[in-house]
Amino acid sequence: MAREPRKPSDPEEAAFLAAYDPTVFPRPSVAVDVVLLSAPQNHLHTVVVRRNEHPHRGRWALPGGFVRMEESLDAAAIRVLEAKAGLRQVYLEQLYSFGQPHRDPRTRVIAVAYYALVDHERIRPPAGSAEVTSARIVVPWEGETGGPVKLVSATGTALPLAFDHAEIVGTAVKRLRGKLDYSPVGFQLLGETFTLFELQRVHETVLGRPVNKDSFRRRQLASGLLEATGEVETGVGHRPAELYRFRRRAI
Amino acid sequence: MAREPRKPSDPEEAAFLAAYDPTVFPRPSVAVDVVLLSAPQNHLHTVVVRRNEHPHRGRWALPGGFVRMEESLDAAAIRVLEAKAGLRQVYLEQLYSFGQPHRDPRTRVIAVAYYALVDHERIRPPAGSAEVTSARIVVPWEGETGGPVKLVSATGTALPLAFDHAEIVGTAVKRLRGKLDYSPVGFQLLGETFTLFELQRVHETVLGRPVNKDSFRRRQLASGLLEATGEVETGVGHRPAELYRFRRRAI
DNA sequence: AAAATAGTGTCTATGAGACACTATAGT
DNA sequence: ACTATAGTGTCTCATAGACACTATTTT
Repeated sequence: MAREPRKPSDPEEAAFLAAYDPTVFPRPSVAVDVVLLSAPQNHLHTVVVRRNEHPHRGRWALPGGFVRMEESLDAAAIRVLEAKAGLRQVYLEQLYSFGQPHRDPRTRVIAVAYYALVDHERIRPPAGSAEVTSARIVVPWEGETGGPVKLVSATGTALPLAFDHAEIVGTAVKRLRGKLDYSPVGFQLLGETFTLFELQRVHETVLGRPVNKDSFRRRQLASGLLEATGEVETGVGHRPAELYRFRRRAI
Repeated sequence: MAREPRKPSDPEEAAFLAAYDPTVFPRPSVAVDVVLLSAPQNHLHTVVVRRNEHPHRGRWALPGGFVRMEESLDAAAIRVLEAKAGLRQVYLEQLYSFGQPHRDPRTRVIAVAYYALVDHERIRPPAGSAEVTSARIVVPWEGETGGPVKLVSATGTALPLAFDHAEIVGTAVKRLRGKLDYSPVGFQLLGETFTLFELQRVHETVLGRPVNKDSFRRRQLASGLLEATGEVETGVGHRPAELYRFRRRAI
């Protein structure tokens, strides 16, 4: 998707570009915010950062940052992920852009939201600096209704979200629920190998409802996307399940 | 989705906001571009405007405009639709944001793209001013592969697109193809009443492939979203089909 | 042995596709 | 009468859900 700047071969156009003054109209700020989703223990989680500055001091915000002038939107999201969660090489997709005029009280900020999926074990908040945590998402709607969600800490206390970030996380959950039906993204929330039941639990966690075990197994095995490792899980008090990995290609 | 600016009740926060200087960091421009799709005569069309200014003078661009400081993204898209195509009350949805650093050679412009669906008959380009036309879209890929498309005029000549707009139109077609399978949006491309076969032709036009007549009829009639008008079409050289309208609710 | 989940095989209900047949307009 | 499409009825095939049954581990 890299796009080179077009070289003006026409001298008239070159003169036009040289005379163009980009400062005559007021411009909004543009930020990226990343909804970093993981699915530990049958709950959807997202990473949030406690705000130590105004506005919304004390509330929790999505990892984010302003887009730099020589940086693509995707690159900005990747930079934020690395800085706030120590992550590279994760599933990342643009979600939606949020641009209500006063969503940020400081100035006009348009947020291009992304969502990322990752095995919960891989999240490594950076030492020191900001207070970063992974919080459980409570989805107060079913299916793909949409709307804001709530965040709850490990101890069960509510974590109030800053700005319109509850709406952004809700949009991410809605998108992921829709995507799960026709796209193989569930395994992005798991480690390298996993059992079919673990994959099923991830789907149930995302969708917020039970899924039929028999047809789930059949569909997954018939998809051709799973590869048996020959290994089985260990240490479980029942017949061990076979471990699978996802075939790397065409994702 | 309207969001009131948060009133800072904390005096310390109020002081912070008053001291905040929004001009210290360079900011990109933010524009909205609208892919206005219609489906006359078994072809997807989109509205484009001939550029009379540099850059890309002589090429064709999507209707667009810069987002104003006190205007939401949706409001900007609605304003553009009214100004360039004389349209109000059309199906409109945010598509994707495009932000490669040099996609516009003048300065950094981030485009929040929208797509709109409308009955082709309703498009009314404004008199005078810009050269506005509705051009046929040639999709050089199948299914939801994605990628840039080409535009062709009524006389069959290619209309070269400015900036990354071929990619944006391609993204709109891809999105619409995906949406058509699980969401009742096809009727947005038709007039108030229509026959089942007209609706089927719209689906085939969007999807770029034939659809099964029998199961299409069954699905549409079983969906409960269609309402028979009791009227039939006239002036056709065969048994006239019944006219339906879409039930207004839950869209 | 008991408990618990893995995994197989089979029956049924549902929806898509295919096809035959009838209905009704214009020419 | 002929042509073209509308609309109905029925058969088949693929897939989801349900359920019975066997397999294999820890306790």
